[in-house]
Amino acid sequence: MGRSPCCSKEGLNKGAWTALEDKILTEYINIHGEGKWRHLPKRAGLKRCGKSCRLRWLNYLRPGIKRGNITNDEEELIIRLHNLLGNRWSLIAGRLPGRTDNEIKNYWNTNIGRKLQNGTPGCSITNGGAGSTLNTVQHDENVKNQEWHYDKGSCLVQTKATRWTKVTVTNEISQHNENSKTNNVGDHSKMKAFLVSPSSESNNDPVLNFMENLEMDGNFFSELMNMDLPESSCQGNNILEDNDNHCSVDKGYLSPKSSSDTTHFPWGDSLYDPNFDFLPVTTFMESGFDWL
DNA sequence: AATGATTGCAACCGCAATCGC
DNA sequence: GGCGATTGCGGTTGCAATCAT
Repeated sequence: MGRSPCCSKEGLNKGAWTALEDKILTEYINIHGEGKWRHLPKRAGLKRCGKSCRLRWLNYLRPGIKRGNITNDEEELIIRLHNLLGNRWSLIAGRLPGRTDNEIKNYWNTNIGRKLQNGTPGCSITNGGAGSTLNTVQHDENVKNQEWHYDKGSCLVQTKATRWTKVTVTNEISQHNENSKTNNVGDHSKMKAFLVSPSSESNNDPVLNFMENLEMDGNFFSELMNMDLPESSCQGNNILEDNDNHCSVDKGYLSPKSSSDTTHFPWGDSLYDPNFDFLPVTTFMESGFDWL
C-alpha cells in the first residue's frame, strides 16, 4: 500500500495561482490565521491542495516577504550560512529576514551554485545535508571578481536531506573562547559542531550525550566568528563524518575582519582573502540576534 | 522576425518529523 | 507505545521570459 495522498487531487487547480485565489487565501488567513492547511482550501473555497496553499502563503503572500534581488550582503551571508549549515534552506532563510527558503534555494541553485560549478569542473555541488558532509566554499583571490569555487577534492556525496533540530558545539569551543580571552591567536583547540537529529538524541553515545542542548544562540556565532582553528590533518573535506555520524568542522570557520589584519582565513588553504569584508555579517551580529 | 537555447522562479512531489488520539 | 494525520522541508519540474543566433 502506498502512502495516501495529502488530499484528493481530483478537481483541484494546479499551476500558477490567480489573483483571485491569492485574494481568497489572504483574506481567509487574515481572518482565521495560519494552520489547518488540510482543511483550509475547503473552508476558504479554494480548489487547491492544502500544501499548495501553505506554500503559496509562506513563499509569496505572507506579509514581510522581501521581493527583488538578493543583495551582495545577503549573498555573502547565504554562502557563509550554507557553508555552515549545508542545504538547510529553511534555517538559512530564517536568518535572512523577508527571504524564503524557496527563494534562497533557487538563488543558490541558479546563481551561487552555478558559479561554484563553473569554478570546479567535474565536481558537482552536493547536499551538505546536515548529518552528512557539508559543502565547502573556497574563497580566494577570485573573490574580487565574484568567482567562487569549491575546494579541490571536496566532491561530496549527496544524501537525502534529514531534518535536524539542533546544532551543538562542543565544550572545546567554550574552552577555546576562554583561551582566546587571554590568547588572541594560535589557539589550536579543535571545534566540533554537531547536527543532532531528534532520533539520535536518546542513545548512549557519550558525545551525543554531551550535545544535550541547543547552543546556537548569539554566543554560537560570536564564538564561531572569533575562532581560530588549525589546519586539519584530514585532507579534502572540511566537514568530516566520523563513524558515529557526527560531523566535525575542521577547517571551515568564520572570522571577523581584524584590525590587525595580517590575519589570514584558512578555510582550507586560502579560503578567505584578508581584505574580504566581514562587516556585513558582524553588523548582523551587532544588531542583536533577532535575525537568527 | 523566427526559433532554439538558456535562465529564473513558482509550484509540485515525496519523504521525514511531529502531533494528537 | 502505536499509528494515522498533519506539517515542514528539500529536491525537482515546468514554464514563461529572455537571450543568442
